[in-house]
Amino acid sequence: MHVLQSKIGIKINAKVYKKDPLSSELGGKILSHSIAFIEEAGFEDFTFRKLAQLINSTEASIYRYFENKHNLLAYLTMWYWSWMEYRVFMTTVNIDCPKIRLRRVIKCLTEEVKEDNEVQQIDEIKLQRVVITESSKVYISKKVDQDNELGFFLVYKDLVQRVADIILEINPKFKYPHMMVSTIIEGAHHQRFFANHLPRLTDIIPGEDTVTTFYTELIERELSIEK
Amino acid sequence: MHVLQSKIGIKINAKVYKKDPLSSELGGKILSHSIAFIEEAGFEDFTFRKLAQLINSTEASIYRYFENKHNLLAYLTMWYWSWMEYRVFMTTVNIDCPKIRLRRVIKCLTEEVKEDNEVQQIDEIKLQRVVITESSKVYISKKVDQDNELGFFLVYKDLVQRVADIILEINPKFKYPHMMVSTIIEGAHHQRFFANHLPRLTDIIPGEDTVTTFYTELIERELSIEK
DNA sequence: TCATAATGATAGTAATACTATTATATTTGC
DNA sequence: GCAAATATAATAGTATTACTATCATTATGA
Repeated sequence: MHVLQSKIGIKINAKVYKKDPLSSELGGKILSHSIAFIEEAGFEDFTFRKLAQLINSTEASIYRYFENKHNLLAYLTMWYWSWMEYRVFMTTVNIDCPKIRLRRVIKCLTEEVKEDNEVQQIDEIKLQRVVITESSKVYISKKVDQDNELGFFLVYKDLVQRVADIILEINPKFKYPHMMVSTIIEGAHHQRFFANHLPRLTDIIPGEDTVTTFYTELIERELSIEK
Repeated sequence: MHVLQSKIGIKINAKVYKKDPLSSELGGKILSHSIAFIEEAGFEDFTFRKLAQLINSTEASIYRYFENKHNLLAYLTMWYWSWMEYRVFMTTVNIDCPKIRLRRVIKCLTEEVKEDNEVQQIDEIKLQRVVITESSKVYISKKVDQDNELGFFLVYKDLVQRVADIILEINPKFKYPHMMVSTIIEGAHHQRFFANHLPRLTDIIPGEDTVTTFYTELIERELSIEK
């Protein structure tokens, strides 16, 4: 019997999978090896056939878990954001001052992941790299509206809302809280990607966490928060 | 003989095509119909075979102009940024005050395109929609480094540099001019995409140009520019 | 232990992303 | 105005992808 559920409350919309990958050994292998494969070779070169060979299984077996590779990537992305929401929750619990809460949340959302301990099947460090480079392929697709109706982006939208609420607590008149948050989240991913491949588009100094610093300063200035 | 070159100086790196599509009628059809097709059906569903049927030509003929559909999209993106650089140049020429120049440039880079008159083959309004939804697929790919070496992103990087220079003129001590610019350019695209598909991630008010307003205020506050 | 579910093995299909070859127009240079 | 060069069309073919289907085998568990 396999009990591979997450210790904490990571919630994945059941419509993204055909069979819960965390409910079996094969499912677990699908997750861990797909993360490793996509991180290494990119989503384009990732196929269910190659993954099957890698884990000594078959294409047909993988198709029993996920309808297609798009949905598998959607699953991984959902898992990541759900995990992020938990981390955001943990880092702000019992903190009364919204300014401190905001600062902690921005840090959480923009910095590089360094832990890896939630679930055995999922290497969060690699997963973040996958999310940074590949997750936009989940929503920038002709399937967006369809996937959105199925609830694939609920966790993400809830997370943005949660941060927007902190912003509104600090400045209830601020008109663009959601734009601000999605700009920061997506921007942080882009900047990390640029740092690796198109450095002229960024100002990242190796050794420093320029991304977190930049976005923290940006939002604090926008909301007129003094240091 | 076909003279379809742009009236103004749009410069496309020759490595992106096998034969210049602006040098022949077929090339022109490839451009105009691929823009229309991608805008309508998305880059995923776009194939050279379908395009060939649409323009009563053949797959093989299209392959004489572009190595693959990736490079065709790279071409379109390059064209767009080259055109943008020209517009940015035009909107700032003879303006001495860098604050006014910056404001005009941000408007230019974030607002919706409403003209369409540069080159007959290219509908700039549709092209912008293509760039908004599809252009990230050019650089968020395993080919980035290779394409970067070939110079596919030079125009874009130069444009970012040009705006970064204005920022540095206003505030020479500002540490993150490139991050700021790329965050705004990419952010504006994302926000327009979200407005259409995932409105909970944005605060766009129909009828107003919230995107331009938001990013203009953001950068002016960041650089402490008073209204 | 019998039934049920999960996985493996194998095969097959339509579409994609090309490449190659040959035939037929069309331009252009003289 | 004609030959040579060039561009395009027509057709065919290949390897890979993204699936679907069927049936055999192996666990699991009530």
